Amino acid sequence: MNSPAFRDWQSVQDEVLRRIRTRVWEPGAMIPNEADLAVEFGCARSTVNRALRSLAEAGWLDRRRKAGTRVAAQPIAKATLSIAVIRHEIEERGQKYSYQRVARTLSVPPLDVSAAMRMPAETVMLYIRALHLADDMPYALESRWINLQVVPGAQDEPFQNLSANEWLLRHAPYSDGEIAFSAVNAGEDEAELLACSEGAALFAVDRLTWDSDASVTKVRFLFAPGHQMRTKL
Amino acid sequence: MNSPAFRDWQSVQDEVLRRIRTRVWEPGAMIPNEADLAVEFGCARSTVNRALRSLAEAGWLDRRRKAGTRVAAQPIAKATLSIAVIRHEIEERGQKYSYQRVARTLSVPPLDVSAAMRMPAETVMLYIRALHLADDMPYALESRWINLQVVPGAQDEPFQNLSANEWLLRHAPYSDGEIAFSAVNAGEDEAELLACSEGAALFAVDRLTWDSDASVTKVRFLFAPGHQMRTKL
DNA sequence: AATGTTTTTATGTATGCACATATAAACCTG
DNA sequence: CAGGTTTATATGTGCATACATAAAAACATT
Repeated sequence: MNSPAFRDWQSVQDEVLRRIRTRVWEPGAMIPNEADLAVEFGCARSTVNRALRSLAEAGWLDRRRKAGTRVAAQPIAKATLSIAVIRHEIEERGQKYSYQRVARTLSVPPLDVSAAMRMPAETVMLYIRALHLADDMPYALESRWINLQVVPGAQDEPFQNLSANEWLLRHAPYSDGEIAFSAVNAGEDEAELLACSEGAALFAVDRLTWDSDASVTKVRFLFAPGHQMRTKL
Repeated sequence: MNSPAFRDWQSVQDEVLRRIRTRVWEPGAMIPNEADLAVEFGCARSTVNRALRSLAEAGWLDRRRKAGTRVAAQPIAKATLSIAVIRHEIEERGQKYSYQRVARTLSVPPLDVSAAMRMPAETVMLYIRALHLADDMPYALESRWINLQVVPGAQDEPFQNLSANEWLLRHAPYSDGEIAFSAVNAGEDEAELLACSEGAALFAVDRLTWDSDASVTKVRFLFAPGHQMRTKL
């Protein structure tokens, strides 16, 4: 039946994936246990384990102790987007990157911002607005609130030539966070900065980052019309 | 120094992550090799390997044979979006799901569609347009082209009560594909179907799926205004 | 100094074994 | 038969060992 012999976990993975795709093993169906597969493939159980674990992480399989392994009823529910630093994103496409600070103020953020960052309403924060350009065309508009209680050093930074994005990467503690994607209509000033018409549909990325309990920064990137985020499935 | 002793790979991972976050190991810096860490943590090298490999997959570390392991200079934030079947997405939020077919025709798709699907321009395909509703409010508009040469069975399906989305999951071969996210302004008919104003910014998800060389289906989901896709970072 | 060759080394992975753990299924027990 | 307890089992993980492999570093050669 299986002459080729599967010596490494990747070839096992390929074979299992082939069986799933061709429906030798149907959606929702159980597949043989690791020990049996190891015998069939002529390799160690740990090799099969590696292959199946990897497929489970990718969403092709559902695994539970004792219950066994089954083909996911609903395949690939996972799209992994890599959110790069905008400068890299642009440079990788062979375009010239440039940066332009639009505003820098110390002020009290709107209520929804301070609430999202879980800070008292009257807290003064640093607000930075800047434009990222690709080949001198507006690419993305960054609007950011920085919590000076967490990153006091930011107060001394002009962010004139270096984006807050990159400065924070280097100086703020690494942290977890949330990210949200949505679509919004361009407001008057946004339209002007991004050189598009008012009301144009813009792709928006909102990021909120935390250092343990304290919110570090809240940022919104508005991308110029037509922007796409793509990924292999 | 390290009394706790790290016995399992998750605790090793936690400790390494802690050192990255607190900048004991700075962005871009090399970290000790697996063997040394194994000694320090009092565990086997394979355990350290498991932890570091996992962190590398998550984007925190860059690893290269012989060169060693370094902290990612720029942690590529990998946002893993789970693209669920829309019905599940709605039901999970405790809302009532309903489905409404808007159109079903056999016709020749626009040139950009047949081109993207790599099919001859004159190929007749099945076009389905349908509305997904949450608590009877428009939630998403699905517009889909189905390649009947790959899934001939679709021709006999009315898609009156069962969405093409779910039918294809059950009947089309599993496959790879691409997914793209963008923002578009609502057109006249789209606005009417989604009960929003014309020109409103809509979140768009375009998916193109393949079975080896043949394109199975191309679909665009337009979500009602305000829709967000969120994920932990 | 430019080029090609060898060595060294850190990660990558396969294996056999042991034990941990979740949990489905079988077995009570009232 | 409902409810609780035990058992069996598939996955999950750790470890020691061995070897594979990529690529940096050292070395040799022209």
